[in-house]
Amino acid sequence: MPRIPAYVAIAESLRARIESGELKPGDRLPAERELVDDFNVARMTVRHALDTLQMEGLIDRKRGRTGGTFVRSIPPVLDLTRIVGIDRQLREIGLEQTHQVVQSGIVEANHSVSSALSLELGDPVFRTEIVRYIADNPAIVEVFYVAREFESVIEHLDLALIDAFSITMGTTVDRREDLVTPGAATDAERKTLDVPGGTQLLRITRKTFAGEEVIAYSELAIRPDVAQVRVVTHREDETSLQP
Amino acid sequence: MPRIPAYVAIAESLRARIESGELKPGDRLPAERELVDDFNVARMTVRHALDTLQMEGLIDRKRGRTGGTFVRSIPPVLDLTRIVGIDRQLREIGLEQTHQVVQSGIVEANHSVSSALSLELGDPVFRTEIVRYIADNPAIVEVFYVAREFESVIEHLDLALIDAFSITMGTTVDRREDLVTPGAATDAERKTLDVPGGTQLLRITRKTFAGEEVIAYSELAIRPDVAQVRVVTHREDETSLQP
DNA sequence: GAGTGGTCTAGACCACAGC
DNA sequence: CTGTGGTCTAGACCACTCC
Repeated sequence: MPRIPAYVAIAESLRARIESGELKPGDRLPAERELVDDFNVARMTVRHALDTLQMEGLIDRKRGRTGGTFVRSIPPVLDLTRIVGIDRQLREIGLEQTHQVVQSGIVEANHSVSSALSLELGDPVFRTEIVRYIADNPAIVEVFYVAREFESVIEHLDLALIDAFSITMGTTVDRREDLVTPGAATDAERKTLDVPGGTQLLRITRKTFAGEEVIAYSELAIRPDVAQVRVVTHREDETSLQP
Repeated sequence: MPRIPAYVAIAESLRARIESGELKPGDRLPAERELVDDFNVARMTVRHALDTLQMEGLIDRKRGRTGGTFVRSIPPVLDLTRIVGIDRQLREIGLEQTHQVVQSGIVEANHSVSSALSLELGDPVFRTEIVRYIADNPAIVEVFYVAREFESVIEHLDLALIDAFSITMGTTVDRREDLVTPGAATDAERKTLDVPGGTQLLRITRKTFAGEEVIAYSELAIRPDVAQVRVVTHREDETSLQP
C-alpha cells in the first residue's frame, strides 16, 4: 500500500464533507489554524490541502476579519456555441453585464497573433483589452487583435463580434474556432480579475473567420466561479457514420 | 506600490524566459535547489513559483535521477463539436488511440446523475468508467451513465456515443450539451491518469439528448498536456441580429 | 484590536529513476 | 549511489477587513 500524504488525506476529508452536502455552497469551513489542531499537522500542510481544493474549484478563500474558506456556489452558464453576445445571453437569465475597455491601440504582433492572423512577427495590429463584469464582479478578460483597418469594430463591444463586423465593415463572419484550456491566472490577469494568485481560469483562444481568412484573434480568460461555459453540438453538424 | 511576493517575481522571471523562446518546449529548467541559490529564497518559495507555472500549464515536472522541470510541449487537438469519435479524430492526424474499460456495472444514481437523467436519487443506473490512451499515455477518463436498458451501448466504445446508440438501440441521438470547467485532478483521477496531485484538468460534463430527453450523462476529465479541446461555431447555427 | 488568509524561512526526510 | 522532485515541520511576520 502506498502511503497517503497528509495533505491528500485532509483534502479528501474536506471534499467528502462538501460532496455529502454536510457543507453547502456558501458555508464556511473551519479556519486554517483550527484545521491544524484537528489534523495535528503544520499550517503549510493544511494550506496545501486547501490549495488543491481551490484548484479543483470547490472552495473560495477571503481574508480579513469576516473572511475564511467557503464552499463555492454554482455560477451562471454562458453558451460558447451561441453566436449572440455575452451581454444578451446574460440578460436572458436576468443578469447585468457591463464591460470596460482597459486599453486599446496599435501594438506589434507577437508570435501567436502573427501566426493566427497570417502576419509577420512585429507587424502592427490593433489590440483591445476588455474586462467584462457580471453582476459587478470582474468575470472575463478578453484581449482581441484585428488588422488595423478593422479598428472600428470596437465601437460595438456590446454585440457579438460577428455582428460588429457586419455593421461596421460589411464583412460577413461565418465561423469561429475556440481552443479551450484550463490554466491558473497569470499576474496580469490576477490584477484585472481581482483574484488571488493561482486561481483557476478557463482560457479560450478564438479565431474568427470570414471564409478561410482569420479576421480576428482573441484570448479570453474566464473566472469559473462567476461563469460556466457550455458547448452544444447538433447531429446535423456532421454525418458521422461514414467509414 | 504594492509589494511583489518573491514567488510571483520568480514565476514571472521564468515565464519570461519561456515566452521569449529562450527556453523551448522540452527544455529543462534549472533544478529547484539551483533556483534557491539563484534567487536567494527558501526552497518552498521556489516550489510555490513552480506550482503556479505548473497550474498555468507551462511546465511539467518529473522526478528521479534524470527528472527535472521541463517546458511543456504542445498537444494534439480534439474537436468537441465534431460528432465523430475521438478514435477517428486522432487517426486522422496519425495518432493511436486505445481505451480500456476500468469498471462497469449498476450503481445508485447520485445527485448529479439522477437530476441529469430525470431519475430519483438512488435509482439504479448503468455506469461505465473508461480510460482513453493517446500514444500510450493515459489522456482522458470518461465516466458515463445510462439507464439500465441501454447497457449494450458499451459494446461500441470505439464509436461516437451517437452511433453506438443508433446501432445497438435504434435510438436517434440529435444533440449533446457540454459544460466545460477547469479543475485540478482529484485523488481518484490522479491514480487513473497517472499524474501528480494538483495537475490541471479540463472537465466536461455531457448530456446526450434524444429529442428533449437526456439518454446519457457523462463526465470527462482530460489531461491538457496530451489533448487540447476545440469548439467550432458556424454562423448558420443561429440568427443573431434580432432585437 | 483581533482574527482571517498570504508569504516565507531553514531546515529535514521520503520517493523515484537512472547509473 | 546520486540527484531529482515531493512532503512536512514549527515557527515568523505581513496584509486585509470588520468591529
